[in-house]
Amino acid sequence: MSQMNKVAAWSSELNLICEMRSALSHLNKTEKKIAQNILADPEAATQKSIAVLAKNSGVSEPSVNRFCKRFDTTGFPDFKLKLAKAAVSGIWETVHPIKPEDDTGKYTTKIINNTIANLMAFKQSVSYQQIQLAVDALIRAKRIFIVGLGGSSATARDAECKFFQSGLSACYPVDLIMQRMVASNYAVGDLYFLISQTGETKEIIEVAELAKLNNAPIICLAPEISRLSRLSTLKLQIGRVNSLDRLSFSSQATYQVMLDILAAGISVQKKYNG
Amino acid sequence: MSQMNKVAAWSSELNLICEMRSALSHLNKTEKKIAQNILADPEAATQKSIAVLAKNSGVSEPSVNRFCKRFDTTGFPDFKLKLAKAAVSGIWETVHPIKPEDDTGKYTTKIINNTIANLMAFKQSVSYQQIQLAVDALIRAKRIFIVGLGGSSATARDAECKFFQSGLSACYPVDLIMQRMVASNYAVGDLYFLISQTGETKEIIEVAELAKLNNAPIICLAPEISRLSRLSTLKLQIGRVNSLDRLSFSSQATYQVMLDILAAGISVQKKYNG
DNA sequence: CTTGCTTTGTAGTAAAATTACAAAAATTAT
DNA sequence: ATAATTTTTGTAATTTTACTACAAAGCAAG
Repeated sequence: MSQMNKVAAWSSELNLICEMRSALSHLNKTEKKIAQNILADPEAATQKSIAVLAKNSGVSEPSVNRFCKRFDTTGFPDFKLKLAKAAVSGIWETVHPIKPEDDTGKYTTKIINNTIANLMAFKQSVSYQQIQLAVDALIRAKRIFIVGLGGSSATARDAECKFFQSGLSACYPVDLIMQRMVASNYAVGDLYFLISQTGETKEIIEVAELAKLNNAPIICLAPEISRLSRLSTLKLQIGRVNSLDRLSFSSQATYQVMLDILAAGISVQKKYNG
Repeated sequence: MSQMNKVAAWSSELNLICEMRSALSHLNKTEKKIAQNILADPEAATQKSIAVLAKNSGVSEPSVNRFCKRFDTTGFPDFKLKLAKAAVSGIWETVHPIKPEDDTGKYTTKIINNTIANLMAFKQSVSYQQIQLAVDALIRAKRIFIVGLGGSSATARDAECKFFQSGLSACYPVDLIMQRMVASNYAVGDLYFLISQTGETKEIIEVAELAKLNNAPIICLAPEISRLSRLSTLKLQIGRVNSLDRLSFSSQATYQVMLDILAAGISVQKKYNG
């Protein structure tokens, strides 16, 4: 009975698998056996009956049942359900690499799935506060200058369109010289919006440094740990993709979605205020 | 038995709730009752036993059991498990419109969910054959000219980068006059890749018509029912978004993903051949 | 209207999970 | 150290839940 309450206290809405992990050290022999068996392959555990799970763990069926109840569930079936939910996110984390022998159907579904996986990860990691601050800053700005190079040039152009459609004064100077000029000639009310997938490209760092000289506000759309991020006043972080394989661009879609979010935020805010 | 196979064909790896939605119109009376009952509150359905679900739907227990098996599950418990997984994310909920009173967290998650929903719909509707044909044509082409206007200009630039990275000779002429020049001066081996979210923009239709005069091959990335689509030799169709609300751009990400797929296809094909 | 086919439900069966209880292990007090 | 008490674990019975076989009802074609 005492144990029951003890473990129940850890229970949160979040993730059953995490709960089990953190509880692991506080469990006794039999419970630990069960927990380890489940954690070894949670996905597989959701397919098993209480009988086989008990047998695999080397314990009796009621022990498994009691174990389940300690984790804030009504019983074994409910436990399996919650376990399945928790395991879902894990499935998505795995990014499927594209192989030369993949046929059309294979690489097509892989790319779509990877993109979805990235978006789900993004959904969990995104900071609403940073978005709010960025939206405020964008609305407040008199002029917005957007810079993105190479692969990010399309994203920069996209930002220009979207911000403009939301009624802001946004400009994306296409050539490097213009970009430097813009960065050097800061006026009060200007805002720099810099986009980079690596956050390390020499030319965009230069732009950031030029802007920084005038203490200009800089919003960056870049990986958390990067030079560009350090130079910026407001950071919209997007996790770097695990595999920097040439074949997988799927993180770029996440950048675009971030722009969609900002544009939506701008529109919402404007409607609310005006 | 025949019905069994019919529905099984729609089944995909992903979201059971989406599957049920799309299958809805093809189901008979009893099946529809069950489906609607579950879809009304999928989360709640995962907590019910087969008995109460049958009673709530006004059908017998074996009908529910049969229903489950038609969706590529081993039975009711397995069905509930998959349902729980699908319900986790809230992705399935059709397209959430963004409202002015939404706070940062609300519109952020809505946009991400909408994008994911679009991608899932895209995954089901996409034609591998068309992709295969497009990849072949792109590789075969000596020069690729990309055109996209307005909101699609960013997508066009993106296509240019991605095709170029895959080792193709791709060019995106930025201004309208250049675009017309390029369309008029067709040479054997040229390919036009035209992008439009509406498929009805006057200027891009003009480009398509100019190219058509020379019987040039035209690949379009546009909605199925559109003038641009009719003018093209190869159509990569992407469903138009339901709500053409200014606040929701989420379909554009799907265009980008299509480009990712083509780029992957090109790389895969090249490695395989060379 | 009847024959053959499909769909749905009833009743019985099998399986799975839960409970009650007893045995074993561990802990504490004497 | 050992008896008493508490906690933990397993066995067996019970209950719940899901599944299967079969029959009745509904439907379509002849």
